Amino acid sequence: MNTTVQTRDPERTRTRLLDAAEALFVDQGFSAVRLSALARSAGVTKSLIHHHFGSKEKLWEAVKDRAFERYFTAQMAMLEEAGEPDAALLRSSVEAYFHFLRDNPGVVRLFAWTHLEGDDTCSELDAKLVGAGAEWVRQAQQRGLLRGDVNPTHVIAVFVMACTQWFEAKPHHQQWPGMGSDEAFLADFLTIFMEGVTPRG
Amino acid sequence: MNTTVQTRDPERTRTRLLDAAEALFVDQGFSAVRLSALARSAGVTKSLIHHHFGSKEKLWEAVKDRAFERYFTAQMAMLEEAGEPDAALLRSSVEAYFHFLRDNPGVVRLFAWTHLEGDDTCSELDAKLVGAGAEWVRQAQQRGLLRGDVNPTHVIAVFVMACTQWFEAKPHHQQWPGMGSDEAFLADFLTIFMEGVTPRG
DNA sequence: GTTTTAACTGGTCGGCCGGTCAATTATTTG
DNA sequence: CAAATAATTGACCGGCCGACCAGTTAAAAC
Repeated sequence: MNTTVQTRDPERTRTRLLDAAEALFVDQGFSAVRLSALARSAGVTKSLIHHHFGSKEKLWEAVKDRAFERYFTAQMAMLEEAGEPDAALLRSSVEAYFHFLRDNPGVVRLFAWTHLEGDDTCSELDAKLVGAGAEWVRQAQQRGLLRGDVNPTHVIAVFVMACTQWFEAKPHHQQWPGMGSDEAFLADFLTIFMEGVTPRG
Repeated sequence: MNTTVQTRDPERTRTRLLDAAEALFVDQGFSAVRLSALARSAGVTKSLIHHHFGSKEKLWEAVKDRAFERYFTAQMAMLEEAGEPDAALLRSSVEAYFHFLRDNPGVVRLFAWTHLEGDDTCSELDAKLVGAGAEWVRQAQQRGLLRGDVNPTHVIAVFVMACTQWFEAKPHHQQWPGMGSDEAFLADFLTIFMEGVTPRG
């Protein structure tokens, strides 16, 4: 147990830097962030950034790695909690995904910056999630609980993309005439989506 | 007709600058673009950028204005070509929108950078399009051609967001396991979407 | 043809950017 | 305890960034 007041705490410094950097990168993107501003925001000197991370680029990688790791872990946990595939569970999975993004706006923006930069290293993590989700849909299709004439990966893609885009450009979309709240949009999306993936009775 | 070889052509210079700037901004976003690189790419001196546009910021605005104007005009033309609202026309509108984005990848990225920057000036243009589209959906609902228990604006939003996100992060999504081509995804999306917005027979 | 306008050039500038380094000192190692 | 390690500091650097400006000249206005 470490109860002594430390005058030096490299782990804490690293975390403070990662936290401050994530906030700035989420807000402004990689190239608009100035290391001087980051140092000020994190309450450390600029040299410490290079001491702990080597360069601005490597810091950016570290921030992305940590954030996407968190995302991946949370999603995997949600997937493993899910039980037998059926339509009701698909609905609640979409709801859970939507609410996760609502509660983690940073990761949505981080994904967006990353994609625009052409960095698709995170697709490897995503591939596992999407693969597992698609397999889940496939099982439901074979049991006749979801319509079988659509690519399971596309089923996942449709709701992931709709949710992602909703939060990625939320300030923009909310100025559209007639646009409702988060929950109102989710409800209508679910109405359309679930009706679309359910087999005709 | 102007057939003389001009040693000066301000209009042409402006256009060359706007074209080159759009290409760079689309690719790298605002802050990563260097005016020196732009000048080189456009084949003009750096001073001319300031002469014609005043500052990097104002040039960025000019690029966005021109691109969004083109987008707006093209979309308005598509809307006005549309005839009486019904389900078949909604389907072909979604197809047309999807193919427009496929053929204009630049505008998708420009929208994305713009939204991430928190600039929502383009929502004013968008508002007209969305308003017209939603009104169109509302009419179809009243005639019983589309299900009436969903917000018309949300119907527009769902397909716009799905199409936008598909192209915005295309290199990323295409690495997902089982993901199909543009057309395969569009077909499955339409299957789900149209089934979802069509009233139960 | 003369004047006015403005397109265009080359040189320059202050500032800040990411990055480096030597020196200091708290912590760990042995 | 001494020695090695590494966290931290502040001063510093070359380079480039966006911007500016005085001067030149083609084109437009009259």
